[in-house]
Amino acid sequence: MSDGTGRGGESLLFLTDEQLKKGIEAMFFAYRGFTADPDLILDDYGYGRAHHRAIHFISRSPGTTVNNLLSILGVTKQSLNRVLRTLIEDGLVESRVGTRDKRERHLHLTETGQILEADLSRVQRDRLRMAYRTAGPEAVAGFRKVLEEMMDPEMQRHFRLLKESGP
Amino acid sequence: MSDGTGRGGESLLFLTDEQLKKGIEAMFFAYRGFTADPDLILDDYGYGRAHHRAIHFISRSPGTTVNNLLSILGVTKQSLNRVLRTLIEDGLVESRVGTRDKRERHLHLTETGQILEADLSRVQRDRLRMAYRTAGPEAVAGFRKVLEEMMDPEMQRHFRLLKESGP
DNA sequence: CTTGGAATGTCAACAAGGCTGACATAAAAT
DNA sequence: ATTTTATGTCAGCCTTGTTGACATTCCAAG
Repeated sequence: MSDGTGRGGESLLFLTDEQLKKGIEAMFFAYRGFTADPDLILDDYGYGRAHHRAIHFISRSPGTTVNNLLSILGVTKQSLNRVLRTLIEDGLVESRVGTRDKRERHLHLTETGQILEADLSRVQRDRLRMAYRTAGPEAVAGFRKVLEEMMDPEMQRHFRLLKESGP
Repeated sequence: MSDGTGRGGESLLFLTDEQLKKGIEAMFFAYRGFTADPDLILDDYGYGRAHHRAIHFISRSPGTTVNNLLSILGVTKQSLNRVLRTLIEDGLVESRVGTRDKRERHLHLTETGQILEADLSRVQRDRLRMAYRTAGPEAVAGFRKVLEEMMDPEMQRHFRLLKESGP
């Protein structure tokens, strides 16, 4: 609908290397802004982005297993384990041995964990909402579309499985 | 112009927390895809993303000073220095003492450095071009607009100073 | 039933690349 | 002449990635 074989496709052929480089730089600078606000909060707790990512995806999929989290985060289980251990020790995450399969650990945020998650999420959503509001709704749709196309296929799969609006 | 008090602003008020979270996750997954291809090349050289960033911005602003690079990259001079030292030792970057101000070092890519830069840039531009093409030109405009709004103001300033199309 | 392999998670050790702090040098600015 | 600025270096720390070794659990084949 927005991109037939007409004007759209053709004008894209005129993308210069420098325009693409500006896109690359936009991603770089924007990602810094994107993480800046949560980083401030995390510092207070002695945590880093790895903790934030774990907390975020546990919050989004309560009861998820370590293995599932691994495939989403794309790190080694040893890396994830270190982060999870501190979160569990600090009482932010609870690890329940699976009932059906006792090898699995199902991860949940504790109440304390939910509070931190809410704080982190709020500042990050605020930044995004502000950017969305200034850019306008059509820009938002384009933003999402390009980002989705930039993902590796396996990440696209994970991404699409996350819920957008209540079930 | 695109976002008065009309339709645009109002529809944005309906953004749910979950829609915003999907935006957050899109940034996370997309950034992984964004860096994946250069990371493969960098591995062959024993380099990391820090090297890539230095190479990229030296290439974009030949003759830039260490201090200018620091403010763009947002790291400490010790961190940057470690990376620059290896790049200079390996003959990818040349550091020329300033003529007007001899305290400054002006950084340039050597021919070897330009070859690596070209390789890194090509795969990253290819990924972006593919995403742009699939998403369509209007999506691209929105993508760029939202990213720009997501940056911290100082980064916006740096971003806008980078050339988009020949001078 | 037992044994062996696969899946899952933990512990240990190492490397990259952030960080701070202290300090040296040289040039520029006052 | 003194201070400030730009840069570089050394030492040491932390986070977060990595690999290797190992324990536990499940399941399936003999």
